[in-house]
Parts: sequence; structure tokens; C-alpha cells
Amino acid sequence: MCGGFVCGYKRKPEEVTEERSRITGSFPNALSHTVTPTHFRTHTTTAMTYQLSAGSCRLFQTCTPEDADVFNTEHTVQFLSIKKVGNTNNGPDRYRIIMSDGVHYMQAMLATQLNQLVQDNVITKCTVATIEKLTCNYVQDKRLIIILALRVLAHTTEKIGDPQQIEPAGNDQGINSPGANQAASTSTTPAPGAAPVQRQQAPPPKPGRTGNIYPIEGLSPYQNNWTIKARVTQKSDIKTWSNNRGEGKLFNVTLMDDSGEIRGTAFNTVVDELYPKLEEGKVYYISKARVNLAKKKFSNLNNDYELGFERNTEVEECHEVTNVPTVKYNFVPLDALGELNKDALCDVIGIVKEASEVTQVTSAKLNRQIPKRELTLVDRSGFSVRMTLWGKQAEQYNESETTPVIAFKGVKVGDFGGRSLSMFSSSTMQVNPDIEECFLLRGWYDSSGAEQTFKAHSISNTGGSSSFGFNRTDMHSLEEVKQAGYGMPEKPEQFSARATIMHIRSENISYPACPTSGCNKKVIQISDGWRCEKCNQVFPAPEHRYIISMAVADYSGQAWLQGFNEVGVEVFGMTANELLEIRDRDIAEYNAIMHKANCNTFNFSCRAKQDTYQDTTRIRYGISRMLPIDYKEEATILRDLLYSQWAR
DNA sequence: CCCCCCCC
Repeated sequence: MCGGFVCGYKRKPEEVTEERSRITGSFPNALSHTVTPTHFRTHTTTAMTYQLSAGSCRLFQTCTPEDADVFNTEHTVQFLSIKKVGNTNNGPDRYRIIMSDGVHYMQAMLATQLNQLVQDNVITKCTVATIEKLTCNYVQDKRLIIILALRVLAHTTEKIGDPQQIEPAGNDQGINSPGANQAASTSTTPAPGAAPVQRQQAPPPKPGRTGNIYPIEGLSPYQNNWTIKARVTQKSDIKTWSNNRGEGKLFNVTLMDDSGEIRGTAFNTVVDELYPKLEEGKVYYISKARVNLAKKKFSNLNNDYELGFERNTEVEECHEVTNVPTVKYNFVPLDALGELNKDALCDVIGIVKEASEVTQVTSAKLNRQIPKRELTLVDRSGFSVRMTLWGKQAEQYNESETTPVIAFKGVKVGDFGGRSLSMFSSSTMQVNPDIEECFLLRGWYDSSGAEQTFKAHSISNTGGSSSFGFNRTDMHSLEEVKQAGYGMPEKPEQFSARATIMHIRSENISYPACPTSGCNKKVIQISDGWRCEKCNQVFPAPEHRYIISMAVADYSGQAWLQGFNEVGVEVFGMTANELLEIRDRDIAEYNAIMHKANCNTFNFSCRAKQDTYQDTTRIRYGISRMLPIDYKEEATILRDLLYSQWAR
């Protein structure tokens, strides 16, 4: 009855996890370094998002043997086809690959030493892989890319994006390909930016400005004669620093055009020159800045690169009113914030129902005062959420306007009070923007919204839309969670784990609750029924709700987890009313059900919290989400983890 | 060359 694989998961956790620890131990962090969205800084929350290296095909097509950067850089591509090509001289098989960077596709050959990857189906159609090493044969005017080393990131089933065949190289860096338009572009997930494909029809000849107008997404260290035409969507304060490496001042701007966004930074004397010149909201031609690799860890923008403004950087205001980029949004309705993970970035639009005064917060970390202002946003979903503004944005907020519509871009999702929002210095806000959503909100609020009451996201709303999701990139072993002090002051609260149920406390497995939908309060038995204090009503019978306390284990150790009704339903596959009915009717059957619930493995999303009860302080772990294991999914992830290492 | 995104 029980297939071997399922039994594998039913083994004692020590055995199961010994195996797991061997795998994870050998390849530390491999998963999070290859396939997590955070690494690629896409703004989606899908666990699996693959960012192809847009522009790589263009580079391959135009590179010269001296382009060391092309050959020393990793390129993530998707294989669209793999075909054996005839060999004439009885040599080894050769495989021809069509690979896509999401924007273009082109041919490449697999080095014969990698043939095994094809023969073992390690790489197939739709495999996403990072090319770690390649070389290029130059035959007459043609280039033949040969893949020398790669690692597999994932096996997908569909073509990513709408890549176009790349046209032959040779015509001036290969610009101007009509078919090479970008895929649908939204603000939060801009299409993999094309290499320079857009050329301004008639850029006004300005003295000192050289080169073509490049889309921001086309900028890379491999191009140097470019000019971008971009709007400053955000300008920071001038910041000063002093550390053991020295001291100085700097400021950043966020630059945006239709293709994407990029951060620019000026230091020291360049600050004096450019800070007054660059104004928020205005459009500029910018050229001769350095294109540096962005340090992903510190950038919230969707770009692999950032600009370093230097002494010779040219910045010139653009007064044209046509074809100027506008901020594009991908709004998340406020009721859907619960579906985003903590620390995710998102765009929201709402009515400012309330705005606090500016207060000063003392940052423990930075040891300085930071101005702060809280806004309460509401929208047509009937939800409200708190948005925190910091620094300049808090101080300069115009409080004279009541209930404006504000659109926010690139704000951080927090978990205070269930869900909260906070601005980064790179986030932008636009008051009463000239967009449809704004008009709709205004109309709704003025006609009815103002009178309405709003639902806040709440912590207690577990299992519902505002609970935290299971997050594969935030997996921890139980021992690690204990060692790291999750739940202690200043420590993280949220973690995800995979663990197996060892024991469920069978006493007090439920409580009699008010049957009113959403009330959940405990009811008290009185002479003529069950009374709810909150609803001030007497009911003939209560609705029993689970309170689960269970010991779970993984390879590292064990922990007690607490869960509410949703957890019990997941564990037993029936409601508490049904389980109690069985208990009262047939205790043996009840015991069998309790027993059967053991040894099942789940993916958990948990919240650790310090708690003091009868003079004892301890950390309690609450279950916010509990998902049955999808064996196929788990196996696929482990397989890809192995492949990605083995293919190195 | 910064790199903190803060607090309740």
C-alpha cells in the first residue's frame, strides 16, 4: 500500500533528516544562491523566479576576443532546444543549443565534455542554466559560441518571455532591431531589459553629449558611449559618513525611463556640483557616468548595475515634453498584502485617511534621531494599512491637504500589526497622480468610502489572508531557531521549517467557541445553552475549535509548536466537532486517529515569541501556516539542488 | 568611497 517514497517520509525523523543534512550540509546555501527571487531582486514573491541575463545574446553576437568581461561573466539563459548535429569525422557527438536570454535567442554549441549532461537529461528543453564559462570561435564574420561550463538552475516547462531571433552581428553594435522589442513591462517586474534596442529618432544635438540614447536596462559595463534620458524619481538627502575607511558625503538618485530604473550616486565634490542640479521629477540627459555592478544586498532597485557620477559626468536637463517616462505601477490592493512575504517590495495606492505629526525616533542601531510620520491608507478593498515615512519624506509631507490619493512605489512590507508598510529611501510617492486608479479611488472615497469602516490586517488572523506564507528561502532547522534565539527581543520572529509530528497533546485539544462567524471566543455553558460574552448571545451548541500543542522534530532536534483551528483541521482532516463526536462515541477510534496523526511531515511557517507564564520565561512557537508536503515539489527541488552542484 | 531604511 505504502509506496517506498512515501514511506521514506514516514520514517523516523532522525533517519529522514540524517539524509537531508547530508545533502544540505554538502551544499550550503546552494538553493538560496541559485534560485531565490531575492538574489535576483525581482519583486515577485513566487519562490521560483528565474531572471535571465537579458542582453547576453547581444553581447555574444557582438563580442570581440578582447571582451574579457563577456567571457568572465556568468550568463543565465534558457535552452529552447538541444539537437544532436551530424558529425562527419567519427568524432564525438556535437550538440547544438538554441538559448534565450529572454529577449533574444541564438545558437550555441555544447563543448563535447558536457555531452553527458544531454545524454543524462540533466539539461533539456526549457532548462534554465547559468553559463559559467564560454568561448567564441570567430569564423569569417560569424561567431560561434561554445559553452564550456554551466550549472543548472531549474527545469521549467515553458519558454520564458518572448525572445526574438537575434540578427547577425556586424551592423554597428547591432542596434535597431525592430523585432527586439521588450516584453510587457510593468514597474515591479520590468521585462528583462533589452540591450540597446531603442534609438531616439532625433535626439536633439547637444554639445558635449555623445552616443545614442540608451534605455536604462541596456546599460552595462560593456558599453561606454551612451546617454540615458531619464527622470529623477527620487533624490536622497546629502548623507555624510565617517568610518575607518575615511569620511565624506554622498547622495543618491533613482533614475527611471520606460525600460527600467537605476540608482546613481555622487560623492564628495561631485555632490556639490550635481545635488543642486538634479531635481526630483525632472528629466535629464545623463552620460559619462560609471556603470558599476550594483551590490544587491544594498539596493532595492531592479537593476544589476548602478551609476557612479564622476567629475566628468554630464547632466543636462531635458525640456522636451514628449516621450518622457512616467512611473509605472503594479499596485497591490491593501487586502492582498497578507499574501506578500515580510520584507517584500510592492506598489500600493490609497487614500490617506489619517496622517500623524512628525515624531522623532531614536534608532538603536544608528544612534541618531530619525523623523517619522505615519499615514493610514485605505482603499476600495475595505482594508486599511499603516505606512511609515522617514526622514525627508516624513518632514516634507504636505499635511494641509486632507485625504489625498497617494501612489507608492517600491515600499517594504512589514509585519507590525499583521501587515504594515514602510518607505525605503529608494521608494517614491506621488500625490494625486494623473492615473486612472487615482480617479477611481477619489470617486469611490468621496461618494461612499469616507463613511465606511475599514478592516485592519491582524496578527490573530492566522490561516487567513494576512498570515505569513511558508518561505523556502527562510528555512531553518529547529535547533538553529533555538540557537539563534528566534523570538527573543531584537531577534527575528518569523521562520519556516520542515518538520515531522512526533506527538500531539491529547488533553485540551479544543475549546467550545462561539459559532458566530469570526468571533471564535470561548463560550460558557449555562443552564439553557452556551453563552458568548462578546456577542451577548446564548447558543444551543458551541462550535469546538482546536488548540493544538504538538511536538515536532527535524534532523536537528525537536520543538513544541502551538496551532489553532486551521492547524487541527490540517492535522486530523476533520473539524474539532467531528473529532469530539468520535471521542465521545468510541475512545479507541479517537486514540487511533491521534496516533495516526503522528509521523506526518509538513512545511511550517512559524512565529517565535517570548512569553512569561507563572514566573517562567520561555519562547513559544506559533504555527501561522502549515502545508502538507508536496512530494513531487520537494523532490524536484532536491534534484535541482543536486544538479546545480553536479554540473559545475 | 555609502550600504542604515530605522520605532512601536
